[in-house]
Amino acid sequence: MSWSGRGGGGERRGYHHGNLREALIDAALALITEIGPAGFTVAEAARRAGVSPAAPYRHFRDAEALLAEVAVRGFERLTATLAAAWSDGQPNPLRAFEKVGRAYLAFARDEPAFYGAMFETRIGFDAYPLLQAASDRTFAVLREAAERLTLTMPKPNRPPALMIALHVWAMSHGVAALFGRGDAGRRRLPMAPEELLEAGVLLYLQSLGLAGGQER
Amino acid sequence: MSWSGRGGGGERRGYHHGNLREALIDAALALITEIGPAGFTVAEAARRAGVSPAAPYRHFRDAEALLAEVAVRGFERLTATLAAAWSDGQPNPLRAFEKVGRAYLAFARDEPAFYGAMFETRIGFDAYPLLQAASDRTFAVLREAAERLTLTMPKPNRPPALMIALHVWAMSHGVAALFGRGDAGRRRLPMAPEELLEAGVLLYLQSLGLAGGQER
DNA sequence: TGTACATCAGTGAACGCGCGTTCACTGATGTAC
DNA sequence: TGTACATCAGTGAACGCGCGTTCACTGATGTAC
Repeated sequence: MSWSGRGGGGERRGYHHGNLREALIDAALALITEIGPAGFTVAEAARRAGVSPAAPYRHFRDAEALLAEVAVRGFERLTATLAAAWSDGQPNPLRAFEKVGRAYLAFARDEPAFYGAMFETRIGFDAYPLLQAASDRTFAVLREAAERLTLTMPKPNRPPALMIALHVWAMSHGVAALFGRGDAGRRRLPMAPEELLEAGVLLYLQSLGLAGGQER
Repeated sequence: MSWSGRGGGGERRGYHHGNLREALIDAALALITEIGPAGFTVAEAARRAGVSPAAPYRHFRDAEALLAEVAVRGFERLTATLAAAWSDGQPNPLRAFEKVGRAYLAFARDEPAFYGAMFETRIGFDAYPLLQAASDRTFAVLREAAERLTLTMPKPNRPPALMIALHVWAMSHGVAALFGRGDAGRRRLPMAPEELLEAGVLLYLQSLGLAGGQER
């Protein structure tokens, strides 16, 4: 689980909780981890935060809004994780790009609750502009990395960075969703998901002239 | 929606329904279409089938078993769809392979209820061997197609067909899940999902020497 | 062709449950003066 | 430094609801003879 730094946990201080908003988000994450996104309920989250069932409504309009907030936090973390992995293209764009892929998969595996709230929930982006924006920022990291990667090529041959980013995202999400999850629904795989993804992305990039020759 | 051929619909014949099992599956599909996999309930499915809430339990052990059956049917249909698209590798393996990709995406778009039951549900394969088997059969079509595709290459250069099948499945599912769904959670895309997938798969195959040269 | 009987797919009432949300309320906190 | 008051984050009881599942039952069907 991921206890938010500044005191999500149980230290009630009396009548006022002190940090209920964060505590509810943590409780929701724990619930999603244990029983999946569909298993989350406001009542149980309140119970775990040590608070009456009406209290959450001081902080969130309704159950969906709480879930949306969890998803927003998830995108923020994923954005930070991917940006750190990219590390401004060091040591070189290709290696950095591979690290981004691995980081994506690691996030899906290590934070299944966040990942579930972000992708297995049917929250409409339209109703939550902040969610839309957070998702866009995550994608922007991927896109920026793809852009930088294409800059290693002479101009006339450069493939469109947007397309690359979309393809890589799709394959990453596909591998994560089909093979990289911790829950019972996952499929058996004769190799680590990371290897599968890395090989796939590498082959794809080779075709665009963005990754080394024919060393397969 | 997909009304099963032999009378899923409403023609009750009196005390005995006649085809309740199929009617319940159809009702479940309709529910999933309308409100997503989490919105399915046994009680509502029974109501729509025009039957008392206890009746479904004559045909399914519990709610999850009904859902699992829907997923099995979905895999069976997807298997048939993909096999038809592959059409034994006609007119040639590469073209046929592309058709399989398009068919996969079309299935995800046109049968979101089936797709949801198959992939957005947390049913453990272990508890439902028939589900596992049905899923395996679907993948076998992809794998067989990949195998045939590699046979077009001289032996020493042939890439592993299993790997290809896994990569293509991952990208297909990724595109379908992120961009190809009809519900509100989908992201905007500057092109058709089909085009995105086709381009991605083509580039990937080019890198393996399985698709035509540099016509990009 | 007719009848007794086994089988089985339905009924309908009931159970216990937990949920989302609202309401009038109250205790704690912090600010103006 | 002290007090009145506004604000706000909680309470707890209650509502109506629909769900999954079980139970003893009954009506329809088909089969043996």
